Amino acid sequence: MPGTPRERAREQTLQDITRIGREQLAAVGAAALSLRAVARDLGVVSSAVYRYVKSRDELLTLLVVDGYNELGDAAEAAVASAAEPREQFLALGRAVREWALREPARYGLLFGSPVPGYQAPGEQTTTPGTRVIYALVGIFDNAFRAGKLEAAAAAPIDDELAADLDRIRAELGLTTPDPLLARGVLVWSALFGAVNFEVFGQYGADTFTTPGALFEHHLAVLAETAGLPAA
Amino acid sequence: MPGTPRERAREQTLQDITRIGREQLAAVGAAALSLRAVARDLGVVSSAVYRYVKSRDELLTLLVVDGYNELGDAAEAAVASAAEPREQFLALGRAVREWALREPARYGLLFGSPVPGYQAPGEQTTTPGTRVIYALVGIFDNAFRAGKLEAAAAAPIDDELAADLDRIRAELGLTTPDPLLARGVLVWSALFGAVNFEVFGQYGADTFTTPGALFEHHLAVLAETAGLPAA
DNA sequence: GTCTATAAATCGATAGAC
DNA sequence: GTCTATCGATTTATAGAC
Repeated sequence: MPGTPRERAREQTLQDITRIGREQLAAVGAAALSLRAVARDLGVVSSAVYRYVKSRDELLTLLVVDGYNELGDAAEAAVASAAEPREQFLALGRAVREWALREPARYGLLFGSPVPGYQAPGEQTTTPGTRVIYALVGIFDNAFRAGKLEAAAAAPIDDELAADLDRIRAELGLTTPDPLLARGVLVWSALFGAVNFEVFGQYGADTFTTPGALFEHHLAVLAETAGLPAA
Repeated sequence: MPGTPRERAREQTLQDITRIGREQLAAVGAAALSLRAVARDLGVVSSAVYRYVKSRDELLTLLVVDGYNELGDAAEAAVASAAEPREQFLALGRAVREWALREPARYGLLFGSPVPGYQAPGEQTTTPGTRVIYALVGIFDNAFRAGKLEAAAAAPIDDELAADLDRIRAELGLTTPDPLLARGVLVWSALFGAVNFEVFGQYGADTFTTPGALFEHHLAVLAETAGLPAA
């Protein structure tokens, strides 16, 4: 606990504001998030909150960063919990799904429709926002270096796509060749597609009685798609 | 144009309300949708709109049904535009993406985070909401009957998942066996996952300079996953 | 079916006293 | 850093005249 008592008190209040913001988010949604309501729940008059948070948008940014970091923690812990690449991928997928089901409102803030009128400030949200995809390509790249990533069947890769992939590979210091890297991106979006459908209720109310079993199937196929078939 | 002049006028006004609702949706989002604002744009006082639409939720339902139907039209037209199953799948995928990019707000209403406090009435939204997935499994089932769907490599299918798949197969009158049917569901959610990422801006601002090329790659891999490899 | 008028709320953001 | 007070706006939904 560093800092002066004053700083600690301020930090505590900011955490309270974030916690109440999460509750608001779950109750009324991102678009209806209101600093006044936060102030009410905090037991304080509305103008007092402006000493901590400049605007409604800044509160949203607080919640976005908070959510990305909690999800990033869960994803990285999942990867660390397994030794083999395929198991790491499965663990990451399960961790993402479990967090999303536990925190549907926060998940929706991160991966659902954009909040109208809100533009996330890249300086603050980009780094936490990339943790899951970095963890994912990390699994694939380590597997490739270890000779454990199966070569991908050829799917056409346009020249402009190849150029993008080259840049990404250089920026992240990767070694994975184009076909596998492109498949990694697909698997990434497909993983979140499956989670979206479940969290946002796209499957009918009782189409799948055990959505977890469906998800496990999907994960197994996606692992294969990424180049990590079952042993 | 059936009906009395009075009924036609009423129908016209309802269409105007829907159109203005779409504009509102794009401008302020589903959560901030307001009957008053619709009335203003319609050039009428707020209470007058209540003669046409009972509540804000009913306006939302109007927009949901409207969106599902427009997307369903596009998907079905795409399928009808091609003869071979693989081409039908590619056309459907492109049609979904193009509609989503053209109508991001309406797409978000259908496939993004749920609107807080709004529960879609199943009686009105279920049928239009199933048109895309019905078109998709229709492609796969016709291909299977024609002997054009390649057998899927085995991914474990849990007993409870198998029971769900049996029920779905019976309800829709399908013949596709479990492994291919399960992969069809994955491909469905993966397709929308890829579209979500692009429409909702999950790829960084300039990570992929030609997102269309990335999407084409994804479609090709997904076709293969579904059992429709390139010739 | 459209109008006026109204009730009872909500909100963001700020100025200025203490 | 919290308070009072305020500006200027928003909304849903209804009652009742025409």
